[in-house]
Amino acid sequence: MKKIISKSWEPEKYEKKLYSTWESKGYFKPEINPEGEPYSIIMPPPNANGSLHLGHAVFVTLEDIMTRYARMQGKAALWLPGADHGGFETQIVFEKKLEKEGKSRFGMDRNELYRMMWDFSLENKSGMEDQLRKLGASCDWDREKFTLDEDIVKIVNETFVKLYNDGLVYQDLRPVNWCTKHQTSLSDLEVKYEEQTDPLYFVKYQISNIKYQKYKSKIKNSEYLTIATTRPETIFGDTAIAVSPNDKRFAELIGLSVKIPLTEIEIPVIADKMVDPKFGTGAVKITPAHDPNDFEAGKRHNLEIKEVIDQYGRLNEKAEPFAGLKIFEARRQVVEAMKEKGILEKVDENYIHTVGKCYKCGAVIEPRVSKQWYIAVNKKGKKSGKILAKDALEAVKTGKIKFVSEKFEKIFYHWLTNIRDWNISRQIVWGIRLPVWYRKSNIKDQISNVKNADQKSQNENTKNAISTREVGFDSSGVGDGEVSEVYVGINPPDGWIQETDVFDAWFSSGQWPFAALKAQSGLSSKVQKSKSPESSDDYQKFYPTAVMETGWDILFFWVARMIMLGLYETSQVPFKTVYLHGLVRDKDRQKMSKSKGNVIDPLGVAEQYGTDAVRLALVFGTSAGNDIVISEEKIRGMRNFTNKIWNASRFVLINISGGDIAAGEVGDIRIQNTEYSSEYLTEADQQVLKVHKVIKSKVIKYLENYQFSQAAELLYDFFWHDFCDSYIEASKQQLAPPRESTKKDTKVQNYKSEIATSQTTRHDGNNETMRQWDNEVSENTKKVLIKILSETLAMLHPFIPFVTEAVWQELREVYSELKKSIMISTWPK
RNA sequence: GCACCCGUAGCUUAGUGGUAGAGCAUUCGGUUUACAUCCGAAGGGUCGUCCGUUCGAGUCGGACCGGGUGCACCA
Repeated sequence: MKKIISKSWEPEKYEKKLYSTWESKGYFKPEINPEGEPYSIIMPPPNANGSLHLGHAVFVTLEDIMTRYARMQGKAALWLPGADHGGFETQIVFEKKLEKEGKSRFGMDRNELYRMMWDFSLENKSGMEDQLRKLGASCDWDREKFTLDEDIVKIVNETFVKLYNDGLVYQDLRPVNWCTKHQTSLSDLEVKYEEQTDPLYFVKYQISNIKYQKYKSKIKNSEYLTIATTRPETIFGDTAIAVSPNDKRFAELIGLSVKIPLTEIEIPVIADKMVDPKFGTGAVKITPAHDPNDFEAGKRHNLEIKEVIDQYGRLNEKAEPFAGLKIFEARRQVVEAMKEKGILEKVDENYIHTVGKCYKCGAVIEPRVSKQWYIAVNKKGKKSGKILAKDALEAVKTGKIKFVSEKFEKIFYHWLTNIRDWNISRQIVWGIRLPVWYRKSNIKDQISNVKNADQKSQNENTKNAISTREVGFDSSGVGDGEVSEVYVGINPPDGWIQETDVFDAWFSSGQWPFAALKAQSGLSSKVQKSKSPESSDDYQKFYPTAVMETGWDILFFWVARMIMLGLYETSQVPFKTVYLHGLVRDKDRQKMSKSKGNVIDPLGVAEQYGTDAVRLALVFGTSAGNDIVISEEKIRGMRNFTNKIWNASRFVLINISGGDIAAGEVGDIRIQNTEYSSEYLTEADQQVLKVHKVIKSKVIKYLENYQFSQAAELLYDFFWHDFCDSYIEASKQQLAPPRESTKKDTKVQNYKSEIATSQTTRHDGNNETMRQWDNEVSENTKKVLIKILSETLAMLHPFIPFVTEAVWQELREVYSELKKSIMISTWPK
């Protein structure tokens, strides 16, 4: 009986079924190769706050290729899936969702809000798991972890406590990047600087000391000292005017005082090296509470930190009569008032400078002095002797960690050598609360303070505030309530109250490789995973992991932190290789964004063209570190290839089954002759075998070097052109049964005698010999077809798992020697 | 300002010392017999410019031109 399969590849009929078979048979588990060398990849846990986009599809494809390849090489391959709570990002998504539903977070307490976000995240998490399955991810679901799992949280807290006891965690009052929309501090990485044009105001400060007469003789119009500023609304917070110590123009003024316009408060004129005499007027106002440089200058000169802008980005009572106004409106009104009083000397409307903005909402970052928790990255641990940044740098320099592509090593060095301490506390609800505790008696007052502030903002219908600092420190920053007793540890003394700030989510995901594995091992947790008892020594077995594969855009956010925290906690590198992929762009090289309307939904196109087509489109023509250009046309092209595979297989199936070969006998097909010099192998046979052999070694070389695109393109080209266009075409003649020459068969017979002529020693014109030769050629052709097809399918499997498995299963029905799944078959050598 | 990357066919891009490759697009031809989600063929590149190293350079070095990115920052 001839085996005939449908005329085209219909992914929707197979994908789901195949995936659940793989999963239920345990093929995703490293235990499928119990004796194999351990190989592990920890999945970058997607934020559980939405659905997967093409960027996720990229990591799924690449990591799945690596995992499937390792597995087929007989390694105990573990790809450990996970999800991240996403901290700040998730809270933003959730806030938007609330807004859409016409709800407000006000009136909700912290616990209620947290619970809602928990449900929201779990729902998204389970949706994303389904999507990962749809994309063919061969990860071990029994080992899945979430960054808020009890055992993970415990590990994260323990690391914090260890850092604290080692002197590498500290709390400090200093200017932070404050987003007035989201009401939280941000790390330096979360601030994006943008160039913009703003007016530069030249403001006159009246010189109040009598000695100015002397000065007057030198400069015209000298009752005033003029400064240049972009932020006139902060003058209420001025505590000095600074000039350069080397600037002769102002030498006489140092030590005198000037009056702040509008308030008439006197402030000193000081000399500080930070001032560039060539900029503006050579004199600058110092506002320590609202500018990081001024804060430093203030420290040098013991100046008061006078805060005039609150957490909501409004002027406070110190700026009467402008109190309550938002920064922009305040600036407008202050400038008006200055104009009226004639103290605005001039305005340069075309001043270009860079402004820090919240990377998420684009709101201008307001530097505010606030108490936050920091990790010291350049300091030596007093117990461990470790230095976070330096040790990380060393690991890369000594080659313990390699980057693909290498160019990232330079970028990594540059960043790490300039790194500053990391602010890890966030004033949001969604995250892991710091294991920091305060004694109750000290914070009562503060609780009421903050409640009042919240009440106020609620009344004024301020949309974007979630104040979470119910305890610990009030949100006004400066003048934070004195908390005399602080305890950092997992188990607090009785009656103490926990800090409400939560960790920057990168602090927990920065521990992900060892945390996710240790949590499996139960090394740090009472919670033993009953699901996978065989994994009790996962950390021992799989750490350090083989590869960390992720996007280069989170090299600093995540990869650098994993290296630092991994080395700190485990004294080993968390991974030996870092493979960084690029950003996904459309065919015009544009970033994909909803507003541009050029977003391709990976699940949508997978539905339409098949998952395999999408995966292949994501590796074809791409390389590590470079952007990934994809278009629907490209996906369509790859769909054509999967269909080509299906149809070539259809041809092979039709020809190796049925006819004069019974299905049972096909099981014996084996290519014995490795040198391809059999007397019954035609030139076409030998040619394709020869090329195929070269392809096999090249593909291995490419995969070992993370050149996935190279491997895929080589296989694509070989399969389509060498195998289909050349060999299958030739095989049509070779498979034809020997028969009398007819008009119809002239072509075939001519071809045959052509081949036969090339095998002159075997061809003596005798019909019997000819028939014998024909049979042998035909038999060998079938063997060659099966060998080439099955081995090429195996090599293509990591890239396009579904169509290769579907065909494999069909092939198995006529050629029973194949392993029961291509997934667990042996890599062709 | 400091640093990094890129410039190859109309478009998107592989290729890192040995006679320029692919996909898409274009043009022409074919195709009842695995596949029109197909087959065959063609056109199209002085590999940004210049100089150098080398028997030999898209590939290594230098300068320049053009495009992009990261980090830091001046009121």
